[in-house]
Amino acid sequence: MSALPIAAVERDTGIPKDTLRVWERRYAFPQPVRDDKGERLYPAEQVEKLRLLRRLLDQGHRPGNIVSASTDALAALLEPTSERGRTPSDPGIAALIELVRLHRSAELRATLQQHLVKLGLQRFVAELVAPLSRAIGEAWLQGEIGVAEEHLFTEQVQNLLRSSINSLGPSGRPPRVLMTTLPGEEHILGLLMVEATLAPEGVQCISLGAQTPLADITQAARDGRFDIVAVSFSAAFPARRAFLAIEQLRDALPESIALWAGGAALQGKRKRIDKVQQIAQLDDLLNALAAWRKTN
Amino acid sequence: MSALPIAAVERDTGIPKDTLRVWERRYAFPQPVRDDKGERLYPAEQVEKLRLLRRLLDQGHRPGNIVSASTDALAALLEPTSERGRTPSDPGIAALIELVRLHRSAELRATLQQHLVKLGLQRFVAELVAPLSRAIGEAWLQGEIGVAEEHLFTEQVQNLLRSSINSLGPSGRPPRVLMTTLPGEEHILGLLMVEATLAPEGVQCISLGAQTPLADITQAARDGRFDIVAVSFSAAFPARRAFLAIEQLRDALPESIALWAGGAALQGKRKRIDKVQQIAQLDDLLNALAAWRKTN
DNA sequence: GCTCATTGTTTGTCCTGGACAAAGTGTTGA
DNA sequence: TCAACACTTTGTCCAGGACAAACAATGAGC
Repeated sequence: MSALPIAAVERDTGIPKDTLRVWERRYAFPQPVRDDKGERLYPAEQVEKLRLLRRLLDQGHRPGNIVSASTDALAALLEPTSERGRTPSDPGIAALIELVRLHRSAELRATLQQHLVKLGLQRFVAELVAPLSRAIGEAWLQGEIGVAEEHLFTEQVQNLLRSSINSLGPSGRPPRVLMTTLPGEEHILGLLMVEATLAPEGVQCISLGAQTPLADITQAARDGRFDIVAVSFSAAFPARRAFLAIEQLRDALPESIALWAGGAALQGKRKRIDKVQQIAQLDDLLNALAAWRKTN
Repeated sequence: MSALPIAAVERDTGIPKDTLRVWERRYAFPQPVRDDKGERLYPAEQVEKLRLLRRLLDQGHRPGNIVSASTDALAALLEPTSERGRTPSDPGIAALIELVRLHRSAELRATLQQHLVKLGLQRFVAELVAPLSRAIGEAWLQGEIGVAEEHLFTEQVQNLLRSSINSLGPSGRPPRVLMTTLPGEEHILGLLMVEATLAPEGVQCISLGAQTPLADITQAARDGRFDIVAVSFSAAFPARRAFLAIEQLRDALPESIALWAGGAALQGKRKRIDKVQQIAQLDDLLNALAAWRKTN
């Protein structure tokens, strides 16, 4: 079986090199082989267990309790939560997840399209895409679906949303909104959901996609005379870093440009930041928009 | 002015922490301030210079010669190449770059759309998007446009391509192609160009988007009964890592599934890999497709 | 019983300084 | 002009120590 060097393990599992080494020192796991240069080589099974560990950490477990446990014990930890925390989801959503799981991309696309036509863009996002994304995220945590399935889902939804938004055509009304995610956040579904909610209201949305450095955001916001900068954070993004980055961005932006921030990473944290509009749910977006239009 | 900790600099510049420290040791640059814990804090000007350095490294310069040079000297290094290597580009392309530079997103979108309708999807990609992407990449290296502008461009093109591909509707003919990029490669325009070229030929393209781990690709390729796995590499991806990863992927895939690899990172490198179809240009794609259909 | 402040433990990230192979450069000989 | 060789540069890895922030446990007061 193949074994990976430490840099590859970092890329594959998302666990930083420093952390991998310190776990080895403290918990005696992982225990990579060494090559002739004395460098770590992680066997495939250990990488697999590391991925499992990362899922458990995202669920709120702590390293000290789980890193040195056996793979079987870890697998057992996944089950109980899956019964306790399982959202009794809509049958429509369960059916869609099943399509994702089975790689039935053609049917998935058709079914989503159907819902889109039936509900209209805004309700499609609020009532279907949002809960479905959450459910997919949970299913990934539970190990019920893999990375490939999650990617497949994201791509299909992205295609639909982008097509719909694109077909709305350009708008001339204010506000002008600049949308992006910050460095380290690569998930853009949240951004697209925001755009799909705002664009039908005649808002001019310009997206920069994922991971724009702070300096470039502020520069672009000034140059493009934007009224609002909107950033989004997925559940995978550490809340602490999110608040830090938002504060930095707020400081760097001129006061005249509003900053809107939302996404799962900020949910449930009571912390508020001065002069930042926090968006807890998609509904808040339309309220915030109405408020902006009233005062401008 | 604000100063960034080492992790933020790594994210913003793409230069690994280890490299930042070793440059400081060897070339006396950067020279970050220390906070009260003794940790590095990089002033904004130094981060700016680091970004400039990265552009120069991508152009082929070597650290020893440039890291300790003054910012002015570095800026001077950019100019000469810009005259020497400047592609005498199509006036249409130059006009589009200008729109990107000026953030005229509405006009950019309209102009692209115009070209798309005029040329048709496949020629639009081959004759406009491909050279334009190259030109944008070069303009970024020269510092003529920033990260935000590049992102803006990518988003607009993505919207158009995804809409067009989406409107083609599903196809039932073989081959089935699984497309993605490997971990570390986040640019997906190349992938979309491939899809836009193949889809009109009735090929069933399923994209997983960016950065799918190797294990998940092979798993998905088997589960979905794909005939071909296609991966793409941007110019920013180090060629060496690309070849390494391709070999690994080839080994992990069953022989019955073909592997196609292409993109700027592989251009000009004579190296060939056994049992891998290398795609140098978009034209090759259609040849490779014809060849596949002939023998299957 | 519950809330809030305080103390102790866990954990990720940063530090220094050393090592080494792979990639790049220059030189020599055919 | 090309190939083989030695020399230099450069990124990445290693060990082992340190520390603050996040978290858990404890106790006091109501």
